[in-house]
Amino acid sequence: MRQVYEIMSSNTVPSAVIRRMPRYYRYLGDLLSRGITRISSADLSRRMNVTASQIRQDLNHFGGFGQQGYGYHVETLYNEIGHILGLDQEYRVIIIGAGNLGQAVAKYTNFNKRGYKVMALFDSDPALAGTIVGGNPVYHVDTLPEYLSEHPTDIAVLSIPKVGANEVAEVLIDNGIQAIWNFASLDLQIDPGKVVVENVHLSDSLRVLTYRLKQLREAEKGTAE
Amino acid sequence: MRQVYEIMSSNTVPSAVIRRMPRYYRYLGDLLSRGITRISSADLSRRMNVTASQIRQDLNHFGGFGQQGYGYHVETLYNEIGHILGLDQEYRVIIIGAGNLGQAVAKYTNFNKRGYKVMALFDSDPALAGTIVGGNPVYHVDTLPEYLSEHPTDIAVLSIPKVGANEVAEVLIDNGIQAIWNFASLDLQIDPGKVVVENVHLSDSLRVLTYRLKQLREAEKGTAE
DNA sequence: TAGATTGTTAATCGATTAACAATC
DNA sequence: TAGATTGTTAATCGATTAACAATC
Repeated sequence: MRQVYEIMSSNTVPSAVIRRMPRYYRYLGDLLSRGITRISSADLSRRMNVTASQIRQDLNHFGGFGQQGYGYHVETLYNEIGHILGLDQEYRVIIIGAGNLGQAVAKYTNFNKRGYKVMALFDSDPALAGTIVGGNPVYHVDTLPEYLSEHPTDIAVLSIPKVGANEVAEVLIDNGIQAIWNFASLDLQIDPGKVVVENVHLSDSLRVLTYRLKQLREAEKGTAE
Repeated sequence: MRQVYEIMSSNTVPSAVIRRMPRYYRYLGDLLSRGITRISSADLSRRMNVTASQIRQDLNHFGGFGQQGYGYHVETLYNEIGHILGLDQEYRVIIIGAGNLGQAVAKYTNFNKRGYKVMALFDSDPALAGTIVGGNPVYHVDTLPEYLSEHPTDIAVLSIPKVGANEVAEVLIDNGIQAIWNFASLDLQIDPGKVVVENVHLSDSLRVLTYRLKQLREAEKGTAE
């Protein structure tokens, strides 16, 4: 068993590998809740529909967590991946845009995900300022700099229309926000060295689904002839 | 200018290419709304932060839409990509799970995206059945088979907790649904030949953001020392 | 110990980028 | 026409898979 901790802090892990880590985390959490204590890469590969080789390669970007002849201890691996992803800390979250999506994310993030704590919402609509959503206050978006100067915040959720999204992002970054979970359907123009952005482009996702549906129907028409 | 329509109906376009098409569509729509009529792959590559080579390669999976010495006509290319993605048709949508996320998606999909028409929502909570959300009726989830037998539907949005998601998916597929937009944080166990699934794993996305934030902070600590 | 399974190297595969002849 | 830019082939790069010695 190899434990190379320098590798963990290096920045060289391919993005494709990182994107797969939460999926491993989900499957391991599921195994754990079902009382399964050990798993081999071969067994996990069957459940996840990936190759055992990929699982072992992926994990070894971060260290050797398994044991020859045994496999992986589910709980240990689950906790290790949690630690790698930074899920053993708590993150303070604010939500910009208290519309339907913002409110849904507020409630979802607050209740469903341990480790994330929604602190406040912000909106440009003066009618929303002063209201309470899911136990959290809604403030006017103009008060963002003031709020951030007083309340250290880890993650900002951007659930506003694309018009004005870049301006809001700039305010967030100028006031110390380092992570943006972006639901606005545009690519934010930001300096990648100072802040990390994760995009959730719902319309892109829906359009990929639409393309695939079209392909499926055309394939069916082909075989039916 | 080459127009190979057989290629369009073949199934061999790499998934990575397909995932990039909605992004091209967004940028072209933006150019179009700003009155820009022509664009070269070099110019577009600068705006999108990709290589011009990739743009030309990607587009040529579907046909030759450009013209040597000129570039691409923005409106033509926009419409071609829209057609490739199937956005020139209308899709009837139902939403399973009328919680916060389901309601947000209902309103978002209905109002923001031409081409998609939300018809109804379904929920397992009897208290929600009979209510109206964003102009659409909410029915009890048990009435799904009956509804689908009477109302042909293209896309089902799955915005329910992961417990029970597979069972609902099975009902959907048994009653003719061919496309599922899955917001439940599990991988549906379905036959890939009969139905297409697009996953929106919000918790995975948030965890990738968290990992990157952690990396950013560690890198900062490193340079500060 | 013998069997099982890892960690890791080597081979393969696929995707991206570079280059340039074709051509508008 | 000359210049610009595509479509496409070839070269490079990176990611995935296979194989197997190491080892629990």
